[in-house]
Amino acid sequence: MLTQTTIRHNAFHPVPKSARGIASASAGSVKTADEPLAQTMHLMGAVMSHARNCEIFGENEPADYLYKVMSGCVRTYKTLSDGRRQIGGFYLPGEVFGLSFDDDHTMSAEAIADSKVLVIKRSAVNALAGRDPAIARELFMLTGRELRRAQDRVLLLIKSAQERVAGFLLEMAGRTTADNDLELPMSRQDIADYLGLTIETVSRTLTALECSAAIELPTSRHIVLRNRAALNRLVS
Amino acid sequence: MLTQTTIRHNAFHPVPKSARGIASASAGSVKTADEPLAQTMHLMGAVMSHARNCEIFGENEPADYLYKVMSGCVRTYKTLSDGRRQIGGFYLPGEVFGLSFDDDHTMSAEAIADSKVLVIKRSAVNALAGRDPAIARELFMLTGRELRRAQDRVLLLIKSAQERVAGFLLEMAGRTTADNDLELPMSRQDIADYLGLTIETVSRTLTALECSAAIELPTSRHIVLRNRAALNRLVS
DNA sequence: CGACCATTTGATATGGATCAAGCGATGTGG
DNA sequence: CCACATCGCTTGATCCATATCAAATGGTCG
Repeated sequence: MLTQTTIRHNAFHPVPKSARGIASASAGSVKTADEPLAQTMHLMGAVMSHARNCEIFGENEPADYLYKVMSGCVRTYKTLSDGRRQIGGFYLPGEVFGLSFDDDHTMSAEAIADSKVLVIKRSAVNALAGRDPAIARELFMLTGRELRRAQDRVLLLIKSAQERVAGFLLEMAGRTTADNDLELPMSRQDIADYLGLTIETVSRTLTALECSAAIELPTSRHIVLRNRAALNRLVS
Repeated sequence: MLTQTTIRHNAFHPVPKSARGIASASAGSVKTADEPLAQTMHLMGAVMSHARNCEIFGENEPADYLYKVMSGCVRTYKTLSDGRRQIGGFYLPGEVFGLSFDDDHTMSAEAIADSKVLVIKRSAVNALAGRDPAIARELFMLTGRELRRAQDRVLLLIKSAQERVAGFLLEMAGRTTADNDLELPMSRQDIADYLGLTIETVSRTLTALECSAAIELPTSRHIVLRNRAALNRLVS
């Protein structure tokens, strides 16, 4: 079984039919022009396919590579000693993950859906950054974006369940789509672990939002934002 | 009254007697050697004194300066529309704050105690970073440290009150002192707003930790870590 | 001494966790 | 093609940690 959660470290899978190829990804949100780092990764990087729930790297492993999602979706996470899991972030096509300031990764990374990931040696990036200020600057901006996201999440985590879920929906919508249709790649459990809630609370909150006509739920993973103003009011 | 909370935007106060001078601060944890950015700030920066509870910069103001605490303590924070306040971080002598990736600050900053702060133009720093890779690298590392702290806080915020308070104490101890004596510059309300708890819960949790012999509370701001192992176990 | 502010302590309320069961889609084997 | 197991999600009932409301205590400064 390709999709069982116990599969780990088997990076080179045959590409499942459902995964979109690089070409289509490049035509979409993955751009290379005007971005020296992106360009370099596309020139020098290798594409690896990961089936759903496969580990891409593990906590405490040496952080030797930098990754960029081409298709699918990736989650980073940390498992606490008592078994709770905190999700560090979700990474969508075009986004870079695996940035680290230590020698080792502080989180693990897994494919949420069958995914293609571009991989490049960190040492190669660092060497390039040393010569090309544009690349150094881009790395700096990527780190800044991570920082901003972490700070935004701190703000989310002090709020009520409704505010967290509403904030999550708006964040995802802002990252994936111009219109109001949202196709979530992650499970309710993933969302719960991202927001520091239980799966039941996430589910209940979504139905509550549906009752208050703020969203529609045609299917559990397909969410339509009906009333952004109401959602924004919740996040405030 | 210098210390009332309503005082804002009055940056240049005469230095209160209680504030330590630069000399003593430099002799302490503020080092300049081997740190090009720090050295530059000391050479080119101006020292400003801020009385307790005075604003250093405000949310949405242009982020034209970079700051370094010389003495005292600074908090950054955000006030939400419903009046709740989230503290972004505490900055102790030797630490840099005001880093921003937008043109404007995303948080406000205030002195917690009477403080001296070294100020330097961001444009000057950026110009230097463009020429001196060592300075660019130092900026990068500072951002990385901020990122790490934000991520650590995300981990704290999904935990119980005991775990958050224990984590906070260990973090502060790690930053301020080699031994087990901790002199907190911030109020219970500051801690509460940092940890996403109420002041009552922080107070109760500290007394509970005292009862379980994990800490001692000679005075409300002076905390002795009696049993680090127990605290670490809580944080897990 | 007396006013003020920070902190602690007590009593009660509540939002979200936990425990438990039901539901609907998807896929598998007979 | 249907019966059935599985998995992800929803819904219901109850419990508990923390918030909230209220009051007492203690330390500091005029």
